[in-house]
Amino acid sequence: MGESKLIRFLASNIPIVKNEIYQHLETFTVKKVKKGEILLRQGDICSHTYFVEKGLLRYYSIDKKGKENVLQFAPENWFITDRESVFFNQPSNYYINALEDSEILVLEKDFSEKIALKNKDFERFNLQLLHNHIRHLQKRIELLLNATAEERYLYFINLYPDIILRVPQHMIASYLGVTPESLSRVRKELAIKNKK
Amino acid sequence: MGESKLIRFLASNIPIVKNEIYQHLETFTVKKVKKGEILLRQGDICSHTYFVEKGLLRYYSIDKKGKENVLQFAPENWFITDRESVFFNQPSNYYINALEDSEILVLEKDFSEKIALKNKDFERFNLQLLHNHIRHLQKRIELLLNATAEERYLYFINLYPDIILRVPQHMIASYLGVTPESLSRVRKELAIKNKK
DNA sequence: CGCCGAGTTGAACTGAATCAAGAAACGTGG
DNA sequence: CCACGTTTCTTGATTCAGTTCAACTCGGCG
Repeated sequence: MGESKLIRFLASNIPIVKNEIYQHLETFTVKKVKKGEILLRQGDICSHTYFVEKGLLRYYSIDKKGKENVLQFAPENWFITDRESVFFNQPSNYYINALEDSEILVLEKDFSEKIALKNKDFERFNLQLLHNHIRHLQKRIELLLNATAEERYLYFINLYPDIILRVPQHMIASYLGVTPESLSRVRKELAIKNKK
Repeated sequence: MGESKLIRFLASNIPIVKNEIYQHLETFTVKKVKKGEILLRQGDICSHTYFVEKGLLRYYSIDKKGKENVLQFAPENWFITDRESVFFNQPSNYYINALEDSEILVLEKDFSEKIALKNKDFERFNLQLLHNHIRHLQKRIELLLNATAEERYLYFINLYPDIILRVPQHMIASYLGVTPESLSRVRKELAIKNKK
């Protein structure tokens, strides 16, 4: 599969990327998906992890009221999957779709276990991803517990300045847990403040 | 250390609890802590994982406004730690304290790695804990994004019926992301509904 | 050109927060 | 075992951040 971003990403996170890893990665193919395409649906058992080479994916749920809740955006160099569904082999409650035309690596559900078997560094790297994920979710819970819409938005643009530019505003609102109208007003307020 | 709950807990989650595991666990001692005692403070590097044999611990943060935010309760048979701090060796943003007089096993930060080295089943079990943790945090984010105070409370009592009885109400409120006054009113409303 | 999704703005509304005060439960020391 | 102080919970009145509903603008795309 040539020089993928995944290889470079791993190389920058694992001391020495050995042949064992290359061997596995070379079996993966790049999949091209169109904007809007859905890769995972509620009810499906998620059997892949996606690594975004190019483009932007989104992980979200739809609640009983029909409202979409964005749980994660995944731009270049991000892994995205429904970990619960993959690990526990259960139907997913979530959706994954493409927000832009994208190129993604489709990794088999057991790819990390297979590589981990042969390579301790990769195993460590995998644990690191899991811990990062937890850290990230926990921080978000804290923000939802005690920060205002404005504070949450400021935190978001600080953390993901690039995503703001690529994603429709109503999806950012959904991620932040506010209505699109509210986010629009928050932005207006901030613009006024900055002028002063 | 005799028949601890940890052994029983592991035995019910791992196909065969082998000698390797016993050998490690036997080096751990039970620590008795009094209600109110603080096991981890913001700024400390968390170097242990606690397993609750008896009693109840709580994992929380204190934000700039001085407000406590409860991230987790840990009754009997729960592990509790600041995973970020342990894994990344960073100062913690959180606190852990005892809500009741408790007996806890104090596990060294690298205990799971050490056991995992010798026992594949334990390694799998550890991954399972991490995935459960992620699942749990994600569900909570969803509730914070789209459920009312009442819905969140109902979900909580369904999931942790026992904890409701052991924890001051204002801490439940903190976990749910509402004020104690609001939770009191939610409960009142529910009581009225149930009478009808 | 015309339409449609995305964003903005306004006005009315509402769930929850805040502020304040009192009642109930708890535990600690005498 | 009682008394007193502290913490917990409740209730009321008021305020406020954010929602809802509706109308309008703008930019892009078929």
